[in-house]
Amino acid sequence: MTGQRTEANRPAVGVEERPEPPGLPDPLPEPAAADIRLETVLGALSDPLRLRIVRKLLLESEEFDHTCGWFGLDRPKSSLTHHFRALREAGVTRQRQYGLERRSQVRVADLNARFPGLLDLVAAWTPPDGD
Amino acid sequence: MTGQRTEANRPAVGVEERPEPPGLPDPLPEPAAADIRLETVLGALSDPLRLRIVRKLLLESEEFDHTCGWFGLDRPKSSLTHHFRALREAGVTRQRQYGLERRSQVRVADLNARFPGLLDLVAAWTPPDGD
DNA sequence: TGCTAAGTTCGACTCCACTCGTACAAGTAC
DNA sequence: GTACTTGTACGAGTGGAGTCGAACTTAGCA
Repeated sequence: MTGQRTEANRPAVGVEERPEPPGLPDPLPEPAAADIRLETVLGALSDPLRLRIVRKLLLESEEFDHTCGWFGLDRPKSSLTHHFRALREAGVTRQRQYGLERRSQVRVADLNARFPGLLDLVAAWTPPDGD
Repeated sequence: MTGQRTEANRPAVGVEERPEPPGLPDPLPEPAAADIRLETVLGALSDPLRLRIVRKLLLESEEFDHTCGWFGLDRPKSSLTHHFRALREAGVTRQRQYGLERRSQVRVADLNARFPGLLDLVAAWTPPDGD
């Protein structure tokens, strides 16, 4: 199943309509690229767990988005929902609903345009204790 | 008065001894450059007031450090102490005691070495409502 | 029809950051 | 000495963020 419009994947608020490959579900609500605030992004990235999420997406995702479970994070689902939403609402990631799964990807183009170099810092980051 | 060692300006913990112009008071306790953590720095910079402080230091300081009052921040002194300490303990700024005054400067070299491009983002930042 | 899996929502809890007033310490100037 | 100034220390109040369990929703499948 793809693309039908439900309450869960309604069009994102404030997102410019952009041509996309057909069949993709609409992104979940997210700030428009111009509305992404540096202080909000820095706050979202100041959490080690979220920093790890974004870094893993940058380094290991093969040009497609990934589900919550792909990250192998040892936390309850309600905690993961909280962090993935924080990243999305800050404008760091984009989430799409594929059936039951909610897949995430980093908004690389938007972030590089507004804050050049920031994602490089995240990619070069090393967690406090191993990976 | 300069340079005599009191409780208030004891040598910084974990700071490598580095040749400096004589007569400078020792820096207040701060993390060594190698111990500066990205997530801590991002957390320190996620506050608009602190972002404003660092940005003003980057853009308007004429190659010397500045006192608390130079920033013209309309907050009680105890609040400013809190924020300047947060910046220093995160490794973003260095503070030195000159008599009564405590002057701050950005650790430009250390931050550019560890997180290249980060200070450029801060300098390019624009506050939510005017300057 | 019913089961299972992915993820949300809600409420509760804890903890920390921000804010500020007040009191205090330390130089500086008279 | 006294007064003034810069800034800290401490404590309290407030709000928000992180954590989690439990109940719920939805899609896919047998």
